[in-house]
Amino acid sequence: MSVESQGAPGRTPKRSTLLDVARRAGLSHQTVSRYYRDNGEGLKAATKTRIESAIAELDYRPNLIARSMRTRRTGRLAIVLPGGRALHPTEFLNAAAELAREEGFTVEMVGYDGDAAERLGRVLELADWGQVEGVLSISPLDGVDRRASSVPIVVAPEYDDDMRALRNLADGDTAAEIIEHLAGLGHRTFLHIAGDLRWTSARNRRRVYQETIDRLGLTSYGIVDGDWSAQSGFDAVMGLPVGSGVTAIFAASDQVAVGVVRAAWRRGWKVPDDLSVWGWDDQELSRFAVPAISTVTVDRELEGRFAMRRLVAAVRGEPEPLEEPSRKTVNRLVDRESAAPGPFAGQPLPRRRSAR
Amino acid sequence: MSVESQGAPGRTPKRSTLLDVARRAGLSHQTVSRYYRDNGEGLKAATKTRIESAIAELDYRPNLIARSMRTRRTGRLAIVLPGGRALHPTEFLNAAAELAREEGFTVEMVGYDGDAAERLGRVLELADWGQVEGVLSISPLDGVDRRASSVPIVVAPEYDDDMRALRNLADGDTAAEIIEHLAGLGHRTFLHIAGDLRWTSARNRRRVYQETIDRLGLTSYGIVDGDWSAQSGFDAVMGLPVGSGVTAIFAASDQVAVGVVRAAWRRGWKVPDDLSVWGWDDQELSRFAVPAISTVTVDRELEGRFAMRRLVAAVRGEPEPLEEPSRKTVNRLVDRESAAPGPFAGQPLPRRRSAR
DNA sequence: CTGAAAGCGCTTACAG
DNA sequence: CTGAAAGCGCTTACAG
Repeated sequence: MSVESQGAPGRTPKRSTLLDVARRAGLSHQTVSRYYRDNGEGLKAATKTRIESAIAELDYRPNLIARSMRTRRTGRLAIVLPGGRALHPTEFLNAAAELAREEGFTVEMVGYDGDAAERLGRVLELADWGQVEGVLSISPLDGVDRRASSVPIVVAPEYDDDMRALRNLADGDTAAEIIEHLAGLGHRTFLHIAGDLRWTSARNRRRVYQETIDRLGLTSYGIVDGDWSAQSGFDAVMGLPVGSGVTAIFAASDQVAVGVVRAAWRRGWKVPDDLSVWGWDDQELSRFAVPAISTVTVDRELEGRFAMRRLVAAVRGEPEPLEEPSRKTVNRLVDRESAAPGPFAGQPLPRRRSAR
Repeated sequence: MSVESQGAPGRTPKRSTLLDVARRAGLSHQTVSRYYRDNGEGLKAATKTRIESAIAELDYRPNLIARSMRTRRTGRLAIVLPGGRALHPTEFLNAAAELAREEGFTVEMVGYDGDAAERLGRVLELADWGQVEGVLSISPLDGVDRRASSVPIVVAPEYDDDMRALRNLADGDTAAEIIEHLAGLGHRTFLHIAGDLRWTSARNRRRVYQETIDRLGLTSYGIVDGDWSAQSGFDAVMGLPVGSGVTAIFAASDQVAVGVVRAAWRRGWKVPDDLSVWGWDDQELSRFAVPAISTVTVDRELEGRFAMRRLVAAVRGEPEPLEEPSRKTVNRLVDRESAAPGPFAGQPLPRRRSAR
């Protein structure tokens, strides 16, 4: 703890420079610079060797700040973190950071506190100050005119309305699948507990829920706006009048579903016997809850990589990348224990309008 | 979507420099630089005004890269993200990033993949390349000789053995409190399902569990090493022989506790009637699970701020900061529904050795 | 395949 | 209170 003079007394005080390496190798510093640029490609083998040993002897590492200054590229991207009740973004973040690294970028984190305007201000500031070459937001960026920014801003699909053509449609498909499945099981009267509507995914699931109800001639007792929390699921069910007729609930997330299950228990309703519940996310708790929550698996890692891939492409001026090949496997219904046949099991649907 | 020529055709292509501002204000660029350094303090009011309007007219913002190059300070700190089954670090991260920002630092994120050695390598690389002035790790950094690094490395308490004097002791106290409480309820035979032992907090809870069992003359049926997952809790209980005598389980986390509850249900044991379970973390699911999990609340935001505060102090060469004043409120037992009186309720403990 | 020159945008002594 | 000079460590044309 207090023994100090073990190794060098504080490490070499001064770092070597490119010029030091050049001198030691008996070359000009440009040649060494070139070594880094082309990874030793166009150099004579002997030159390359000399440079490499000089680097090793001096324990040299390029000063990236100086490089940035000269190239006017920072190689840095910013990620705007979500605040509030975020859907555990760890896997997403790790995957995004990893892809960035693979592509030679470094990732900066911007914490989110305060309101949308404040957050926006900070993002644009980062971009304007020449700190970062692009921004990936894992928060809704309401009202941000992304074209007004000097660098590309990509908003993760969960939060982005412009992504309707990609992920959001996929989301929608899955929401429709859930209702269809539940209807096939014999349920006719539904309730949807939505997520925080600032999230695109919440708006989407809500919209598709209603569309599917209409399309299949089912009944929606209603839609309760929530915030992804178990509390919101709990409150929604506690507030359900006796005789509402609801036999199936589509919860916007597993977290919400857990709240639903507890409220049902409190009201003496058995899940799934009296009430079927479907969640979304496939959190680990879904498998171990009693009853285990029927849900939707999502691949957050894939999402993270893809979001970052879009940003990298934008920064490089490349065309928007296609979705990952395995995209279709991202959202998948997982039927566990919280959904069971409903009162109209075995009977045909009231009407089934062909999907357009 | 395709209407483009709304504002400027692509924004001003070239950013103004300090020199531009100086020229426009009719001053030398040093004076403008000074304006930024002292925030206009030592300047004539007229000069200051001239500078300020020039800045406004030119929409000037200092180039932070150039500044870093000159000052040899980057103002950047790195956070090493946890991989695997992390304990939802969002609040922690946001709080840490926020404190860093308040202190004038910017925060870089390093994704974690691969093993400890790889991760370590990347951290040291970041530091050595002069990219960051300090590193905060939210992962265990096994085997890292932090003194060998050219910049301060702080490991979040959850993962840091050197923090024994601070958080870990608090952790220990809380673990002891749980066992004492359960013993007071009439339990005598316990099982502990530990977290991933790479985490200091897992090792600590484990150690204090055993110490407390011994001190109070209780019986530990055993300790099962886990990984913070519900699965590990589930497996531990499924593997428990009939007649083990265990009536209370101390799970390393709520997640583990959920797995325990499900396994108990599968084996036909009622929680808490046949088996008491105590978790740790106070995740939202703890309140809404059936039964609600008795647990320990932790303040991850406070932890995040404190960890970053330690790093900032280290970077500035200031003494290690004291813990937050409200530290005592960080860990608090929350008794919910998963623990109930045991077979020896009302009877005195076998022996109670005075705590030293 | 390698070297001499210029400069990225700023700050820090040093004068006055 | 303000200005002229030097330089942080690198890369990018431009020669040879």
